Amino acid sequence: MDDHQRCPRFEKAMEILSKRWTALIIFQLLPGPQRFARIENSLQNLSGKVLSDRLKELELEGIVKRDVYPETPVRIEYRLTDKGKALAPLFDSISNWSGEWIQLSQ
Amino acid sequence: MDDHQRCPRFEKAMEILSKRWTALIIFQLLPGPQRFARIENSLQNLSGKVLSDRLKELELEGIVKRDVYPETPVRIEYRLTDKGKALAPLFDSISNWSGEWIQLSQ
DNA sequence: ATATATAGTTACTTTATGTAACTGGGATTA
DNA sequence: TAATCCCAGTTACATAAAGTAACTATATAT
Repeated sequence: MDDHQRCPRFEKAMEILSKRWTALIIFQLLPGPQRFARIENSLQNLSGKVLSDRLKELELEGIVKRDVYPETPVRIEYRLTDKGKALAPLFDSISNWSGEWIQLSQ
Repeated sequence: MDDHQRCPRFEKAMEILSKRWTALIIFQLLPGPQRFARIENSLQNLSGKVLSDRLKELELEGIVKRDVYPETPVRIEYRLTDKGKALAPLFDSISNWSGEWIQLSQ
């Protein structure tokens, strides 16, 4: 009945991952690098402003890398680092759980 | 390079789990049933208002059960249902990831 | 009647997010 | 030489969500 002992690493992970949109952005990038507008259009209701904020946070955390290709017009791609890719099992867990427990109404 | 095909069950799961505080509340209940004030005090910055909202949502989703013991004063306990307990592997994933990838700055 | 305990709720403030229009650099077109 | 287009964001403003502290309701004990 005691609390979990709270591991500071775990707390930090939860702090990162439980921010709105963050997990979905990571999930969106799992298949490969994508550009700003692509991510924005893929995630319904995600505003450019918040996407911009989240990508910066994820870059700071070392989860996402921003690649600049000086073509014309410039092309910028966001991709997961190894740290980011290592989150794949998390999404597997969610996928397994939802497959077993989520009922679709209708 | 294509998007993941978006499974509606997965989307629903993300919708539930990515709301602020929701995952932490579930995690907090993993070891066993707890009362309102206990949960509130365990999670820094979680207000009673939001806790109340979240517990109602989680009850509606069938993830949490509210048990009333008509003692005096009344005792009310919140506990995970089987659906809720089935989320344990998700927290294992996060724990594994954070153990491997999160650096504590000092 | 007053005080204590639990489990919330309410009114109000602050923060986070959504919207739509705008910026800036560099081609391309008229 | 503008005027236009593309991309990758940013800005000002409006709305929604979350935090704070005081309050409600019920029941018992003093």
